[in-house]
Amino acid sequence: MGRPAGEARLVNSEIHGRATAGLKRQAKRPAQRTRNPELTKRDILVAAREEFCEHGLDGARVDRIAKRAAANKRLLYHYFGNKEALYSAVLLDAYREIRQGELKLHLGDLPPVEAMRKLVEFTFDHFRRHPWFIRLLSTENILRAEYVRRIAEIPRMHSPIVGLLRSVLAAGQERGDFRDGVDPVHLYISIAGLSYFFFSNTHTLSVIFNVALQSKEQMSLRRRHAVEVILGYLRV
Amino acid sequence: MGRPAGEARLVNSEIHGRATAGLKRQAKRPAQRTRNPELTKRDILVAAREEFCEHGLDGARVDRIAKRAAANKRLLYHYFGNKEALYSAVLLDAYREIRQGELKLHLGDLPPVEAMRKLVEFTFDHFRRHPWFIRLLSTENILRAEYVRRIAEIPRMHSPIVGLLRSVLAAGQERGDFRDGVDPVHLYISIAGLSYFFFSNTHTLSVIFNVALQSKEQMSLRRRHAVEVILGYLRV
DNA sequence: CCTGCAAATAACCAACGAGTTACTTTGCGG
DNA sequence: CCGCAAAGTAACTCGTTGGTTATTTGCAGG
Repeated sequence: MGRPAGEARLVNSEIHGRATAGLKRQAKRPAQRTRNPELTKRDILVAAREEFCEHGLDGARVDRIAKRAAANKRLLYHYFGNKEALYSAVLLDAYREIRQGELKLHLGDLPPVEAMRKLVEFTFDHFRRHPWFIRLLSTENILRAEYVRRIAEIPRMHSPIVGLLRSVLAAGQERGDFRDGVDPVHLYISIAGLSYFFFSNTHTLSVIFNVALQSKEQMSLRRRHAVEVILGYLRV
Repeated sequence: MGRPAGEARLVNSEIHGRATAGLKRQAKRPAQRTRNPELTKRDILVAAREEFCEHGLDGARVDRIAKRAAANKRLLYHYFGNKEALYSAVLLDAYREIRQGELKLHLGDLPPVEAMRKLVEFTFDHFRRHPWFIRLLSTENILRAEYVRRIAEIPRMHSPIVGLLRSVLAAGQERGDFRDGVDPVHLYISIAGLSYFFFSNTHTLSVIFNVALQSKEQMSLRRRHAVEVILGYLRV
């Protein structure tokens, strides 16, 4: 595929390995950064997230992750075991971070219509702010959720949003603002899908429609549209 | 990653290469299938589609494609040049096939509300019938549409659906059935997104919500819901 | 019937990339 | 201040994997 890799080794031995000419396994140590296991581990995880989001599981290169993290490849194996385990760690960490953000929402005090509007806008903004999460989800779905399914914690981390949604929906129906017979899970899938598809497929959609969907105008147009679709659907 | 490959060679030389023991480059020809360049090319393209949809660009294996197509790897390079060019050919062919299906829709005679319902249902059914297309789009979007952008034909293949949508929308507004000020491109993105997200992310969503979204019941529930959302939004 | 080109094939190869080996160096508890 | 476990490093290995080389074979047209 012509992607460069394995340069680091050559360059390094060029710089540091001069005396090693005929010798084998003689580690001449250059200045190494002061020890900090927690930070190193974090650096590797962050670098791995970037790499997996950009290239998917198979496209990601372990050497590149190590380089991005400015850490040695061996440490990566030391802390995470192997590439797949590292990918799993990235997934778990990603879900944790995303759920964290969702918890900050409290819609209890708002009137139902406003709460619903805020929820749709929050979902849109959330995806816009975390484009890497969309890429990670796409990757994982191409893999048929093979890894999320194996991570015991993730199924237990139900999104708090569905619960929120259910109560907002009930309040709105009570007051006669919202229609009856709405399945909260499918409503959530719709709210998410309306924004997700826009972001996940921006690139192909922009080419097909010949519109720059990444532009500020299209972004705010989309945001407004998503709110209108959901509120238009829900109103009696 | 522990995925098997390169077996074909071993097996073949086991079966056919008996006499080749010490010899080099002695092509003993086994019964080769009667010549049929067009069919062979087609077989390779179909096999490549399957492989790319299942594993993405980087995950796909050229040897596996050749094996699936029951063709020699060299032919694959003969007809398509290299892996990336083959991927591009798959993309182009996929768009052609998908557009073909869309052309069969003629909604002109139906009243606008019914036409719109049919359009939403068609989109849903279309995605359900062509799950490989969703996977291919996901892959291509992770690659930031790098390849579709380079294929000159694809930007020219605007979906006929947006045109259809525009006229149905106009007719509905004329009759007072639909609201005004609807952007047809964003409406299309919504119609597509409502179904696409459901299919593209079935696997992770099923795990998170602990529901079997692939089941018949959930499928028809989703289909009905998508129609209701769009018609609910459009009605005045 | 022969001849030359395209279709088809098996064996080969170099690069790549995940994972290892074999060390050196810190820094902390005793 | 010592020893030792953990942090860190460079260099190596070997199966995989795109891509090639060297051939043979079928068949259309002279």
